[in-house]
Amino acid sequence: MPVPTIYDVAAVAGVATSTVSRAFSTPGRVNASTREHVLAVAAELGYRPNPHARALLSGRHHTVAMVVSDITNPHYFELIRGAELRAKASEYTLVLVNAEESPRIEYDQIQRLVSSVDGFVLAASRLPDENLEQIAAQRPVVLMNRELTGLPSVVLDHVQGCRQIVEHLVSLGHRRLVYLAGPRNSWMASMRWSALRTAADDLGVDAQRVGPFTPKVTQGGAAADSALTTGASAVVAHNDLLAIGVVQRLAQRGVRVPEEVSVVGFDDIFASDLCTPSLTTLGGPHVEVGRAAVELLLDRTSPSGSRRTPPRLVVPAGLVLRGSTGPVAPR
Amino acid sequence: MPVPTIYDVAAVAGVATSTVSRAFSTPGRVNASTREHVLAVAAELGYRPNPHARALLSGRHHTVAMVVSDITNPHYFELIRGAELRAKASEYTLVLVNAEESPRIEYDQIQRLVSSVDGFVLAASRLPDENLEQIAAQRPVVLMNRELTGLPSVVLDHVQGCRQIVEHLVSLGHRRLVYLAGPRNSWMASMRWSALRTAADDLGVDAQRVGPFTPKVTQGGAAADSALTTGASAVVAHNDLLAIGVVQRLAQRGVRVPEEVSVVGFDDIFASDLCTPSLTTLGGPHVEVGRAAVELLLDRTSPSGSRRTPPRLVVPAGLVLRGSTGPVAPR
DNA sequence: CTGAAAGCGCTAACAA
DNA sequence: TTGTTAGCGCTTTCAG
Repeated sequence: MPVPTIYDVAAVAGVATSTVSRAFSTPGRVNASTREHVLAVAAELGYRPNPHARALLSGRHHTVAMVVSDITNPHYFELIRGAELRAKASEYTLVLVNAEESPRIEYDQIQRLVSSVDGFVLAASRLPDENLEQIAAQRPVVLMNRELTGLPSVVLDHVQGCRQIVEHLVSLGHRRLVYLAGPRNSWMASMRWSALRTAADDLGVDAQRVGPFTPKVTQGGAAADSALTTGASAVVAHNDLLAIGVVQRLAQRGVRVPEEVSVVGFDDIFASDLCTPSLTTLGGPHVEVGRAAVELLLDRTSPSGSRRTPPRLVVPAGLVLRGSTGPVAPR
Repeated sequence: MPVPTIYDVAAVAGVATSTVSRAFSTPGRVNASTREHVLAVAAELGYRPNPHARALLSGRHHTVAMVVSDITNPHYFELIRGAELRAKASEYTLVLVNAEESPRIEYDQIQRLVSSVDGFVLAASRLPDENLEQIAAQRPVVLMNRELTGLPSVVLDHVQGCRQIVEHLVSLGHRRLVYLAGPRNSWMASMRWSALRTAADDLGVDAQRVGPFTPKVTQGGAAADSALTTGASAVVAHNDLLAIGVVQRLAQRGVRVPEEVSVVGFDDIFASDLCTPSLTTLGGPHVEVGRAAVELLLDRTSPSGSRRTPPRLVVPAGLVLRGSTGPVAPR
């Protein structure tokens, strides 16, 4: 008897399998003494309910999948950590999928998992809206760092956050800024650009966009050179990785940061206060975002609390001032 | 018909369920034309095999769990990335568990998953040997950054790596080094210390150990102060996080790195070449380690290739020379 | 409160 | 080559 089943427990305890089942799933509906006896026998035999058998019947797997667009970006660690914590707290299993920035991989992996998980948390999904809707029709979905009408989502408040960025730069005397855009299919990239432009318009400063760039350190070189051609005094990079690459390239070219050019990033990743100069960046409670997303998902998957209008959580962002931004150079 | 089953396909296609089953699992054993017909019908209906039903019967879940002792350490993300890639390549699902440095959580989570995954990859497990053996008796296990007789494992070559560290320091004139130890229940911590001490003995220099320390940036302060009391000219920290904290604390105290004290870390995490001074550290092909561990595990879980003696992969480590080490100060 | 029995979706003998 | 049938381990009516 390699792994004991409910039958073994029932036989040893001298009860029916249904009683054993009830002792575990609906403890209220069984006599206290028999329940204790059953549980004792089960413990002795080392019995553990088989989750697959359970899932087969109930259709609920106690499992959620988290799909991230690019696991090499340290930013996602925070999201993953929050998601893992929340899942564990409810005894849910977290499946991790790396889409490697490929919509194709993302879609295929989701379809592969559709019948084995209770729902999906998609971090910075690169899928087109139609695909998201189609997936949401099969299983509950919660978006992180992306919004779509009809789907629950958790995002940082970029309108307010980008406003903070622009106000900070304006207060330092900057009048021209350039946004180094992220991938074309990134919702955040459009979001950040439109929020930045709005804030810039409001405050009467000039904003332009160049790119798109793959948001990695290695792309920072090209991005920096591109930024320099615009003549802007402040560079807002799509994320911290790109910003770090930009700062490195500027140093290499002898352009001083922040004396000649200010640089701002997004995400406040671990490394951003270790690099030189340290990075001014828009941060936020990322672990909390991950946690909230899974919580929303568990809400949706539970039979009860599903049918309200999908909540859209907007979490406050906060600009972290560090060494990469400073007063505009006198000319 | 929310989600079509094998019965629906069979009914529409006008064949028996077993034929549908065979069309998917053993395509060779069914007439080519019927198979195509079945597959066409299945595609039309949007049928997808239910993995739980399959697992219930076969006992194989196409799922592996990766347990990391502390997900906040960026080092593990390399391992996770490698593991995810390898799992995906074989259409395996990767379950991620964060043990939060707690053997208790680690054990409980593993037991919770024991009947839903095909095996475990344990990264830097904090469990005592007996527990590991007991788990391995239930499911295939592969260790990363840890070794145990009888279990397959993948580790960096710390004997050779620590030798490189000591040779590097000796060549710079250092004669006294101190190791800032990691957690007491960390196999790596003992490993690193014994390898360092052996190398130091061989090369005729003095090595001592202080600690243990929780290997986080925030613990670097206490660790640095502890190191200073020893009078050693070179500090070898348990990992890069601790090393970064040490460097920060030394800067704060006005101790120049590397002019007065040299600092070496382990892991070569993302931030270690961004901080100031950049960190000399023992790196290695971490993604490859993650990949290899899952590969070993898949090997073991496959019915065929399981019964050889458990392989112990030892992957070459490489010392990355950066700014935190230099010639010993003249006195 | 407890037991008997019918499936959940699929696969694997065993027949045909 | 294909169909029939008996389960995998568990939950859930339905009786008792």
